[in-house]
Amino acid sequence: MNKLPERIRIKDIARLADVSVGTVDRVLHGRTGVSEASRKRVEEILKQLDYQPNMYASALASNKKYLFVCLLPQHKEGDYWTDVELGMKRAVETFSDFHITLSVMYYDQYEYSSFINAGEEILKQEPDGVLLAPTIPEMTARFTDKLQEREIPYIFIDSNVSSLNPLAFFGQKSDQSGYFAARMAMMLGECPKEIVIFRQINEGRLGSNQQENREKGFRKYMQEHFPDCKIVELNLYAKRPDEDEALMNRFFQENPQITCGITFNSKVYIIGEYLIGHNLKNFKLIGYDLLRRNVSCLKEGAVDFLIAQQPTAQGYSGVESLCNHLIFKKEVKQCNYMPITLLAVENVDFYLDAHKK
Amino acid sequence: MNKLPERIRIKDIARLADVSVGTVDRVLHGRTGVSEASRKRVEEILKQLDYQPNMYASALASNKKYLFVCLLPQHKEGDYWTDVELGMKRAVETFSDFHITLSVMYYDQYEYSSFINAGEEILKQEPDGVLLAPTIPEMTARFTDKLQEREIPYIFIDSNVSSLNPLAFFGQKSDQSGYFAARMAMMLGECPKEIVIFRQINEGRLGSNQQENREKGFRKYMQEHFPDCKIVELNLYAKRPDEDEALMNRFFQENPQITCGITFNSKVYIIGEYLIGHNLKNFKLIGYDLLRRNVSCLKEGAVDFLIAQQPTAQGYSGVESLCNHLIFKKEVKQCNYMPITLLAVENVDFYLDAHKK
DNA sequence: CTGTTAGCGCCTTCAG
DNA sequence: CTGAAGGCGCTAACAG
Repeated sequence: MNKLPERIRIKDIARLADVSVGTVDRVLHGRTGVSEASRKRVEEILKQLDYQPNMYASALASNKKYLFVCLLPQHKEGDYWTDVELGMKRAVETFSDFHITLSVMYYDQYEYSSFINAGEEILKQEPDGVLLAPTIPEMTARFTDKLQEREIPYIFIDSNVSSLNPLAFFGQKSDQSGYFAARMAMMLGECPKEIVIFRQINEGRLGSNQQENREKGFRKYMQEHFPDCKIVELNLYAKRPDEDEALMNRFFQENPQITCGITFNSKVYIIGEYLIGHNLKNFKLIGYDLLRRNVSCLKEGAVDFLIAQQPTAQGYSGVESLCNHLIFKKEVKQCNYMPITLLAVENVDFYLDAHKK
Repeated sequence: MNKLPERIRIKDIARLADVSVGTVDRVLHGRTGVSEASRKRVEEILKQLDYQPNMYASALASNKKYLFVCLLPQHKEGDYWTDVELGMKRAVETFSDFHITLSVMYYDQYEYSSFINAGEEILKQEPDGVLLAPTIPEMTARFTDKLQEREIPYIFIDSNVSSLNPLAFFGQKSDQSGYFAARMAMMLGECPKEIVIFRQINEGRLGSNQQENREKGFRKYMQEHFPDCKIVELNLYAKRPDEDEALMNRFFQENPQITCGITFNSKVYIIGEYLIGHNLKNFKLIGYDLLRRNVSCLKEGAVDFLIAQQPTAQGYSGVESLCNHLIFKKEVKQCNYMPITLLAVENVDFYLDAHKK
């Protein structure tokens, strides 16, 4: 009459295998110093009883420390990356009893060398896990190769380079996101004859492959459903605001017939605020991400829809994945697409970017 | 040189207050048997150092058991409530190391007495916390009064009766949800002259106040923005399918000019499948909730939009709140509106009902 | 190769 | 009113 408790403990399986808890612990952690016979017997019982360790007790006893470091583009407060960072910090708080620490580093998106330097710096810290946004795919490989050598797991946030084999990726499927945006834009604009894409160019380059992929998806939808709709482009240069102003002045004067536009970066407020400033109503506008200024535009009616991608949830999940992998020994899904969420003034107040609040 | 560790422990504050850990533990839990002097000294240091207990160690040591019970409407597999229940079970798994158990009970939404009986049954179990969907507001008060007497916290899921003062509520703001749905419907239908509301009547009553409130919000939007659009109603009776068929036959024959419809309950598939069966294209349709059959209709183009309310997240959060309140002693927010999410065939695959997968 | 033991931070008796 | 001691499930060091 060996009554087993609801939750099986090491002690229980030790008794059943007729060994000591020490031995069970050794096989659980794949350590050496166990005879083949004992190991087999223990493993047998382990899976027969579907033993689930109490990770809290484990963490308590082991007292192991974990250092995670994340590498993000430099950004200003209120920017998109702020929320990603917030999510990571939330996760660190949540798992603080497991002794994890997060060190955050930044690089200049338009300066390759700063990415390289940051990478070196990180390796010196000998982290247990790394999170990064692979906004510069060419440079990322050189860094992740070294991480792989050292067997340090790494997580991609926001955009993916699946060939680099991260432990996990969290971000939107950007082409599909643009595809969806196209449908909404055409519905919003009541099937306009022309539509404009506002682009943002920095240092002569599109800021991210995200922007590029969304546009691709957008064009795919248009091709499939509205091949006759003319797609116009207007390039803006966020670092020279007066120049942007002039470009928009010219554009809106020369194209009064265009009444619908979209932007695939997170700065739709640049256009929204321009519309407000110039009292241009009746222009339908769609953008991405819930930056404060974007939301203001939405509430004032200058922006009609915002598409959200839950940056905070991305950051949180990234850290959580590292914990699952390193601490809880749970399997983590490699490709995690975030929801593509449409926000209008009527539902934006209930938007839930998990863990942001 | 008293170096304090990063994470303050009971031992540390005991030393600083010049008492034993036992005494600190006593003041932490507000137990009797501590002199006023000691209590004050300990409390002082406690908040000065912002002591945060290690809840995992605490749970490990205390070995306390918690029983939660939830009361939901009877439902079939695949129904809306299935997902709510799933979320609760996920949460129980997540917190299983804290020794929580969940007992699920059901009542017949159309039989008051079954709600009463279930309530009695629950009280007998002496649970530590209760979760329920107050779909029958009149009956709910009688039950929650008794819970309040016994100081058993309770959570409302799906719909709210804030006057009954639950520990927390998780669900959509239903009128706003209908308001948003109206905007989307009008956009989708390209400002139709007429629109139809498909209602579902059971035993002579609308299944839920949810359905009613959404319709109210819908009508509010229409009043404000399209007062000239005619709103037609068609009542269906889910329990008699052939009758429904006849009603729809008649409706679509008599109203060929109506090309846009909406339903505020979770069974839009009834109309969607009818449209498919009768090969009626070009009818624009919006509904609620991601039941499998609804999603099929969405993918086949018979339904254009579904509005989701994250039932699994609701259930999960409900159980989580009880844990936060009872075990972690964290404050829980009372009113938690769920996001109002628009799903179309282009983005439904990425819909994230937290903890469902 | 294996068992024993002393903690991890906290809670709960039990003496005093 | 207070302190000391044993134990929650697990880890890791130490004997043997």
